[in-house]
Order: sequence, then C-alpha cells, then structure tokens
Amino acid sequence: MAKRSDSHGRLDDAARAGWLYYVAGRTQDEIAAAMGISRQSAQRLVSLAVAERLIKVRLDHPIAACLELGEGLRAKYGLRQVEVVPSDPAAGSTTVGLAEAGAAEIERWLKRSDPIVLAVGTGRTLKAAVDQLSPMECPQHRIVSLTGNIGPDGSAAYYNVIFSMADAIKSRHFPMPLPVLCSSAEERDTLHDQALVRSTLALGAQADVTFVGIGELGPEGPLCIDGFLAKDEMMTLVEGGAAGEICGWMFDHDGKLLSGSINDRVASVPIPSSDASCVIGLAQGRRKLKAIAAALKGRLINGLITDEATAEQLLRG
Amino acid sequence: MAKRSDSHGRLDDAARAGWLYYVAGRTQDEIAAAMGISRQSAQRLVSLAVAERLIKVRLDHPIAACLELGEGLRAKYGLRQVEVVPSDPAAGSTTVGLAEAGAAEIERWLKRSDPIVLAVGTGRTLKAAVDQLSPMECPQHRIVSLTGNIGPDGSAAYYNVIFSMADAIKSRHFPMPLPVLCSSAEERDTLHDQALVRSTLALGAQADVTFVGIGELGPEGPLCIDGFLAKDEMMTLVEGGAAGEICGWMFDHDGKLLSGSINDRVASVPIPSSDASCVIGLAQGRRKLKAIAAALKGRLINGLITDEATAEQLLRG
DNA sequence: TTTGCTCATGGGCAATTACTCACCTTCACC
DNA sequence: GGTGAAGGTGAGTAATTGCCCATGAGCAAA
Repeated sequence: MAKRSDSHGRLDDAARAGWLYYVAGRTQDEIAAAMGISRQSAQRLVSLAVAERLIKVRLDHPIAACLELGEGLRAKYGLRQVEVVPSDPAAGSTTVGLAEAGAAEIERWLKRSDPIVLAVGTGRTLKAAVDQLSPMECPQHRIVSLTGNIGPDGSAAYYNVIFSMADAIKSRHFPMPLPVLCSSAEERDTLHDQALVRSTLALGAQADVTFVGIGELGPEGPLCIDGFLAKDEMMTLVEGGAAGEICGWMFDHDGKLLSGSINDRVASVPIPSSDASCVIGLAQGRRKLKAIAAALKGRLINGLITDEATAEQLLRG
Repeated sequence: MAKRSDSHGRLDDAARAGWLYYVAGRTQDEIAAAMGISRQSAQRLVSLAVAERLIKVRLDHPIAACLELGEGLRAKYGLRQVEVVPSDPAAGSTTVGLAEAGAAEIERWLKRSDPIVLAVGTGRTLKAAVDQLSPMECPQHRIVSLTGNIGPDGSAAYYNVIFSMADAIKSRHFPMPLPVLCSSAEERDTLHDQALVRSTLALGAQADVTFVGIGELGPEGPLCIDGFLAKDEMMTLVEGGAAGEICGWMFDHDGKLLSGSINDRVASVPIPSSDASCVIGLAQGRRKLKAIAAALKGRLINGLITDEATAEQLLRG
C-alpha cells in the first residue's frame, strides 16, 4: 500500500486534499475521514498543496490589481504603508480617489485612542484629502504643520492644510507662523529661534506620522505656480539636478536633500526621519513620477498613497 | 466616515480583506489592524468575499478535473462515494488506474479497526482492483462473495474475486459454493435453502460495504464471453429492455431489476440495499455507459469508481 | 548486522477562525 | 417624531487549524 501511495505521488494526494479544502470547502477533519488518514496528515497535505503552488487564488475585483501593485511597491522600496487606488473611475465601482484614500488613512490614525503627533505638509493633493475628512473629536492627538502658512506676498498660503484640518478635526493644532521661504538663511535661523517656533519645530520632529505632498519641479510645478520661485530660479535648480520637493525641501534624483541652493532658505520643519516614524506621501500623475521615484529611492518617505497608473510606472522604472 | 465607507462599497473592503487573507497570507488580526477595524469585522469581510465569489480558487493539477466530475456525479445521482481517475495516463503524473483506485478504496475500508462485513461481486474490473491489494491483516472483518464461484461448465469461475482477495487479505472469507446461474428457479431455491448457503446469504445481506462490477449486455458482454448465456438468450434480454447486470442481476434502463427472465435463475446474493449500506460500482468505458447510467438511475449503487471520460459522458447524458 | 539519517506520523497544545447572541445605528415608513 | 426591519458591531465561545515534538519505519553506508 505504501508503495502504491508513493508511486501515485504525494502531490496527487496533496492536490486532492487541497481541492477538498479550498474548492469543496470541507474541514480538514472531513478530508481526513474521506481519505482515510489522520487529521494532521490532511493538514500537511493541504499545506503542501499551498507550498507547491498547486492552489491558485485569484481575486475577481478591480481592486485586486491595485493591491498587487501596492505589494510590489512595498517590496521594492521597503515601504511600511502603501495604498494604490484605481486610476479609471469607469473601470469599476471602486472609484476611490486619492483624496478619499488619503482621508481614510488619516482617519485611521486619528481613530487611535493613544495620543499621537500627526504632522502635515502642504500641497493640492494633501489639501484635497484633508477636505474629505469627516468631523472627529480627537482631543488626545496633536496636529502640527511642517510648513509655514504665509505666502510669498504675505497673504495666507492657500495650500497650507492645517486650518482645513482644524475645521474637521477637534484637536490641538500647531501651525507654523512663518513664511514658506525666507529671503535668506540668516532670516530663517532668526525666525526659527523664536520660542513659539522652536516648540513647534520640536513637536514636528517627534511626529508619529507625517502626511506630505510631493511636488514636481519645472515651470509648471507648484512652487512656480504659487509664486514661491521664479521660473529662472527653478530652471537653475532643475539643471543642478533637483528632482522634486517635499515641504519645499529640494532633493535630487537619488532622493538626497540638496545642500545649499534654496534649501538654506526653506523655513519648513525638517521632514521627520522615516526610520523612526511613518512618513506618508500622497502623489499621483505622470508629471510627478520622477519626484516620487526619487523620494522613494532616498527613503524620504516610507509610505505612499498613489493611483494605479503611477504605481505601474514606478514599478516599471 | 461612515458615509464614505458606504459609498466605496462594502464589497471593496471585502475584496481588500480577502486579498490580504488569501493572496498576501495575513491573519485576520493583521488585516483588522491594517484596515483599522475589529478582528470580527475583518472576519466578516473575508467570509463576505468568499460568499460573493470574489475569491476564485483554482487547482493546478490534472486531478482537479476529476474531482470536479466526481462532485458533479455525486450531486446528480446522490452518491455517497465517488472516485474519478484520469483517463489519459500521458496527461500527467497521476496515472492512477481504475484498479489502483478501487484497491485504495477497499483498503480504506479494511483499515478500519471496527469490524465490518465487506461484500464483493464479480467481474474483470473488480478482479484487477483486488489484484492490486497490498497484504493486510484484518482479523476483525468478514469478507463475503455475492456470487457463486462455479462456472457454467462446472469449473471455478475465474472472475470470482474472493479467492484473489484471500491471497492478500488475512481475514475470514465466505465464498458462495454455488454456480452463478442455476438451471431453474426451483434449483436456485433448493440450493439457497442449504444451511451453509443460508448463513452466507444472511451475511451478504448485512454487508456494510459492497464492491461490484457492472456488466454490459450484448454478445460481447461478459456473460456471453464467459459462456453463462448464449447469444440468442442475450439478444432476447436486450430486446426485452435489459440494460446491464450486476452479479448477474439484470436491470432495465431505469435500473429496475427485471422480474422473471433469467433473474429467477441467478444464484447470487441479492445486491445489498443502497439505502442502508455503501454499494460501490467499479466500471469504465463507453460500452458500459448505458449499464452504469441505468444502475445509477435506479440507485442500485450509491458509490462509483470510474474514469474521466466515462464520468464526462455520464454527466452529459 | 549495526549505525545514522531522513521523513512521515500522531499526540498535544496554542493560535486562529467561525459562529451565536445581544445591542446599536440607519433608514424607510407611518 | 415614533417605529420596526435590516444590517452592522463587539463579546464570548466553540470549532478549526498550525506547529512542535517524540516516535518509528525505511534505507543507505559502515
């Protein structure tokens, strides 16, 4: 008998057990009884079928591709948190936009009962996400802005998101009463030395989780559009190897922060270390591709929320 | 938040949970943590994904088709036990023949520690199966033959299998010291009235499991080949609506035993009732198709061991 | 024949999963 | 604004599953 079982191959039995378990939905006890073996042996056959890749599981849902892409990105860049949303709303019922996905992730953090420090950057994408937040009561948390809220002309910077966030989330908020960009490194240092600013800077440094937008450079990038940088300054930066920016901090194609250049004048809190905390970027679109890839490569962020098409391109590159 | 979750659809969440569970191999606890929900909710989403057929499981093994066919036969004929073996040995490594599969099933019963009565019919297929049995010690069981072992010319009927079985299985065996076919109903009744035969008949009636071959009729059928019936007798039977035989018992296309005809002269033990016990037929091949279908239809058997091609045809018809 | 190795097996136990039961929210209808 | 059905939630609990270990069979080398 043993001889015959062997010649038929253990894999055949594994296939049979796997079929009974996964397709027919029997329990391992039933399989054991049907095959005349012990429950443990049935369990071994089932796990053998899985280990030998006899069992193929497929998910019939548009979101499946997104999850695959997310897993790919997680593996490729060592990310802690990935969310890929479907690109084409018409493709299925899952028209979760980037903004909604970002809001969901923010809410996931805010729902925690233990107090956390949540830091936010700036940008249109992030603003859209924050606008999707549902009202919540979160007295235990603190929310801090990484970027100044004064625009280049002295008015409020529209895409500073912390005030939008304050509308929805009842929590302690800490804006940065600074411009985004100072006129000089000295001015930046002076401003940062104010007591109020120093405490906010310290708070930002200890953020448990940070949500940031990722800005592309070039004359159509947000820094130019919003008037923070003139086009010729921008072109100089790009020619100098800049690939993108987060909270105004410029980085090259390897995700290394540029030394000198305008980074000396950026008033933003330094981007929290992605070794110690979660730094989640929200970005999507072909134009941002190089910036996102660089930020991932340099581990400036360890979490990403993007869309399907962008995820594909990131994995391809 | 609730609103957004709803608009995204519960199915999306179910798909995500199902993917994480089945594809990514996470536990439900991990899924719950990742999705920010309770473990119970994660469990519900996973089972929802299964219930909604979002999760498709496929078995990459030649045996998968056989199992599908077996399930189909089980459903169609209300069978207790089905085994379908691959038809084409070249198709894969699983060249389990009918004989080996039958032997495996017999051994499965004999391996039981509680005492059982196992009855066997006759036929080439069954003989081949019994010849595949490995030696076993089964003092607790009793094995009884349903058919006589004396051929039409007085010699031992070759395809009576109980002696082959006795070679491999150490157990108490009860052959039937009778011809297969008597010359008249009266002779049959007289023979059956012998004390020794009566006890064997009684034993056969209480069989826990019965293995039988299924014979097709016609001039090429085993009854003619082995000389039990002349060709003209056979033709008369076929024209009278006979579709097949089990242990010599003739039945029509609905699986009803024919009254009169040669059934009056059959010396075999009546086929045990398939209501109370397992009656497993071994048969395969296009020529036997009508006989098998009739036996199944009439519930003469409630178990079947056959091959892939035959199973397909049975399901088609 | 003995020794040492590999591997399948079943028992036992901890982790994981499925199910049931109240309770709660939502929504449609009155 | 009340009211009941539908469906979701968490707690508790039973069932199921995964894994470790000791055991013994089979087999090749010494």
